[in-house]
Amino acid sequence: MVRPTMEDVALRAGVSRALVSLVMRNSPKVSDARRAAVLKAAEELGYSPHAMARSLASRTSTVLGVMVSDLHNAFFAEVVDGIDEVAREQGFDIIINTGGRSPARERRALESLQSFRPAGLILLSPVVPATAISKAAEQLPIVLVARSSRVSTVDTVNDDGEQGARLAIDHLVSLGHRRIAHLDGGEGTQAGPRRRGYVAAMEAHGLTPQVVSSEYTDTAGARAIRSLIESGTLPTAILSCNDFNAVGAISALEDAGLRVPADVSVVGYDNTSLAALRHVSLTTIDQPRAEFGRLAALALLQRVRDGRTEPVRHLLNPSLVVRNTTAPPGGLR
Amino acid sequence: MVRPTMEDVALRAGVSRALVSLVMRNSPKVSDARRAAVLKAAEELGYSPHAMARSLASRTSTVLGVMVSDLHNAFFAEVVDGIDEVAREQGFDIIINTGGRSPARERRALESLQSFRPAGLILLSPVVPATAISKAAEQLPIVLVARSSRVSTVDTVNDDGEQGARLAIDHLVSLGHRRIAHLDGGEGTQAGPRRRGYVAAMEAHGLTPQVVSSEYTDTAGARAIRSLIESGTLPTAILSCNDFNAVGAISALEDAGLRVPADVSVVGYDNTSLAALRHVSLTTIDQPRAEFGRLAALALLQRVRDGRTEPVRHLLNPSLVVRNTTAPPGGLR
DNA sequence: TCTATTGGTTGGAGCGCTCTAATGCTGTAG
DNA sequence: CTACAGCATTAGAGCGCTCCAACCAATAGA
Repeated sequence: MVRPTMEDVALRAGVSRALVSLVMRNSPKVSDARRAAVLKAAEELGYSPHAMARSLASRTSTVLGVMVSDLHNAFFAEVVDGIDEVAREQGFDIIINTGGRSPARERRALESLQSFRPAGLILLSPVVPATAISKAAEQLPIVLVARSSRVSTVDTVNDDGEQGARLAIDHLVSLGHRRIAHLDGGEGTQAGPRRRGYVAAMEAHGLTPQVVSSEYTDTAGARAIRSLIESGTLPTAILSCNDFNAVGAISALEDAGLRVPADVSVVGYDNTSLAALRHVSLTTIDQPRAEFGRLAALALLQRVRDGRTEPVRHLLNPSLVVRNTTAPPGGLR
Repeated sequence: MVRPTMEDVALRAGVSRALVSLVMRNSPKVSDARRAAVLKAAEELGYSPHAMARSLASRTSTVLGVMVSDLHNAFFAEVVDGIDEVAREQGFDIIINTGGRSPARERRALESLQSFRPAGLILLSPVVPATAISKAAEQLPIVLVARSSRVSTVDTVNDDGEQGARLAIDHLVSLGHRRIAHLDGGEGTQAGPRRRGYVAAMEAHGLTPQVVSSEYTDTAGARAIRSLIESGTLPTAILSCNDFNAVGAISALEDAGLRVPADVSVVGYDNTSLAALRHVSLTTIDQPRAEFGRLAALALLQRVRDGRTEPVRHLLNPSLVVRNTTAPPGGLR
């Protein structure tokens, strides 16, 4: 249960520790004979370099820290995939920590990640206050995904929520809908842009916006629908703030004896795996999640290796995914 | 962008580096005056200890490595929650890496985690060959979750899949069902125990098992149902290998004009968040996921701190969660 | 023949920390 | 007044590695 060190390998191969170091770092200035001997000794001993000692000595790091605010959300998994892809091909490793959507726990995760002195940090939809982020940004490069920031030392990658909402409204209007309500995400991340995009798109079509206060959960979506039905203001189409909300809305509509999409059309947002289930088959707005991750990793590496200092702001285009919850209006009146 | 060191703090507080070290480790043998001075200096400089240098010097680690085979699966998120909870209260940090369900990538993740020389490793449903695991186990303590192993240096935490299947069958039989098919998970993890439990439970009730080959996806579940309908062997109840499969089964049943649960009852397995959605409201088998994580972390810490060497095998009891996809038979003859 | 040059190799310092042993400093007993 | 605890504090070595300067052939140039 004790790991061999570089010294052990050097001894066994009959060379100096420095030479082993060169071999481990693939230096070209090592003779083939010695290289082979070192690799053989390393293999026999089951040696692999000690990343921490290495980064301590070299005062550099090949590690990118990733803070995932909510591991339960598959959205982030795809972003991590994108980060991982880029990091790996550039010779970097990633370590992940999670904040569990709690500022306190997230702060702890941030500290834990920083204690490894990574080359940089990618924060996926963090909930800690902006001051905590800008403070961390004094010590190392930081990229924010799905959260905007005006701090000039911080890069950001976001989707264009306004455009996403516009895509949804354009789709519904082109189907013939004129009364379209938005179930709003309240304080949630990105709820603002989506709401603004909805209002702007409605007005652009000469229609009256109808914003219903709701949240990013299926029960909230259902509740919003019930209140619309009770008040007799149910429109012919719904744009939900996200997919969970949309699924809740659908189930409340069905409970009320209405058919989706014959009576009411519903559009979600995020294109989660839930939306793709055939049982749900939700028309929704897709965000290029893996691309988020790739761009975030690239932005970080630009700061780390190329010494870029001006902030980068990526705003990616979402796209519409049409499935089976939207159709021309008709059933209702 | 340069982090202060212990030396800097010592200088500013007018004490030695060793004293700062003692303060940082909450040693009781420091006078209150000095402690306050050190903490003040550290605060002013924005100092926090360098975890790698610390673990290098102390030859110990307060880090637990966690390999998550699939970040997309929320199942693991809850296990991580459990690990995190125990680790934190015992003063350990966790770092996560992901294998993306690919043996090659997983092996890389394993190496990356090991290069940080963590105190131990928890592998969540790994797909690497057993030899890779036992080789790693020579270097540090390892706990396997949702994967069994006979390696004596490795601890395991699993759910009792046979018992879970039995719970489901007992429930369906008590509702009056006698023709119950199992949509099998094939090669998937834990598919074996679930299938065996199904067969055993059916036979215990004097019923004839009907195992239908399927997979852990919703499309596979739908396909299996269509084949049952075509062959005219559709039973009155279905036990799916997992929740996704069950949701696919339900949608295929509804497509065929059958009502769930009036005509056919369906039980899933895993109690994912999907099952809890009101639109789905699936009767399913719950695994104590957070408990998996807690037990895994405890097992690891026992090896790390208490020097335990005999392997531990946890087999946890699943439980039945009744929702709205099961009812007495009736609709169908 | 002597000096450069080159490519391979090595010793030693040092990264930021912990740990051990030694130090200085009270205060109390002999 | 010395002796000796007992406590707070510190110097210094060392963790596993990288990096630099030095070194050592062996070859090339003068």
